[in-house]
Amino acid sequence: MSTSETSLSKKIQSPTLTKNQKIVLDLLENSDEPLKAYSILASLQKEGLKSPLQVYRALDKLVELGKIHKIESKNSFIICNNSNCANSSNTVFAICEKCENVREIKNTQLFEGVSQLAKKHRLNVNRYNLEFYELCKNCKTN
Amino acid sequence: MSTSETSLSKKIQSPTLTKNQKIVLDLLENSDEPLKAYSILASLQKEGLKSPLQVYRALDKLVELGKIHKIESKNSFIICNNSNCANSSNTVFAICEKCENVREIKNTQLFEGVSQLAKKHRLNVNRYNLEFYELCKNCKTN
DNA sequence: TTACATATGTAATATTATAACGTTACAAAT
DNA sequence: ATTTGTAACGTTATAATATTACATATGTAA
Repeated sequence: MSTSETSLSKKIQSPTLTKNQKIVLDLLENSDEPLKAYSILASLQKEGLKSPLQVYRALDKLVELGKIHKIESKNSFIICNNSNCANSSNTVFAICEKCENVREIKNTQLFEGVSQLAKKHRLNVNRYNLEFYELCKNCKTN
Repeated sequence: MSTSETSLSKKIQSPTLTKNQKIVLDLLENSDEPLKAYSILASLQKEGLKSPLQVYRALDKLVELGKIHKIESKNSFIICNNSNCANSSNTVFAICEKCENVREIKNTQLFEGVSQLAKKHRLNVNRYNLEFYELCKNCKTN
């Protein structure tokens, strides 16, 4: 099982990442918040990254592969923790209006719900990006 | 009727716009597409605008009043054609992936539907921004 | 081995947005 | 009528985000 699954997912979505792509992905994987391109650059200068373009190119590719997402309203990038993304490329985020905390929502029913709403209203949608603005748990209690 | 309505809406949402706010709003009202801050600046230099900040300040205020919206994924601003916006400040757009055409969706049921979905999944949402990516009519036929 | 696509490195530059400062206009409170 | 507060103004400078352009390298398929 694990063998076939691995090879399958490799064929479909992951043409083995290059060095730059890997170190950028790695940084995002180990971050608990979205990161900005230039902050990624600063963090990875010790790994050899020298120019914004190297970062942007890696980010573009990773977005294309569905491994990360761009939070449009924040010019930031976040690791994808939703295994569905490579397929649907829909995204749903909850963003705290106070502390700017971002979390990706990965509730399949919610995803479906939005898609169905679109269909119901005769919108022929390829993909969507939904940003919910909330007051997060922490900020609510404090 | 018209008197009371006018004064009411003034009180609630519209503390009479300033000159800069008016000319920026006016430009957006007469544009059939979203405009970028620096293109607004260029267009309004003949009206006396000289610096980016003048434009950004007017845009910020107009967004705050719900008279225009920012299309986050395009760093652009578009006139609001949804009378509900001043109240809910939710936004739904359909963006063409090919020609970048943007249209605001103002279907109340769709708005409600998204809010209900959020509630249903125990999200406590103040407002949201939903961007649908589609292939618009024109691009579909061509 | 050629040919092709994809990724690289580097420098320069374009685009988008904000900080910092002092000033002006106006309304509300004393 | 003055004071006081707040919102907007104008201007300069600069920060932050993103892309163009060009030459080189690398992997892979014909």
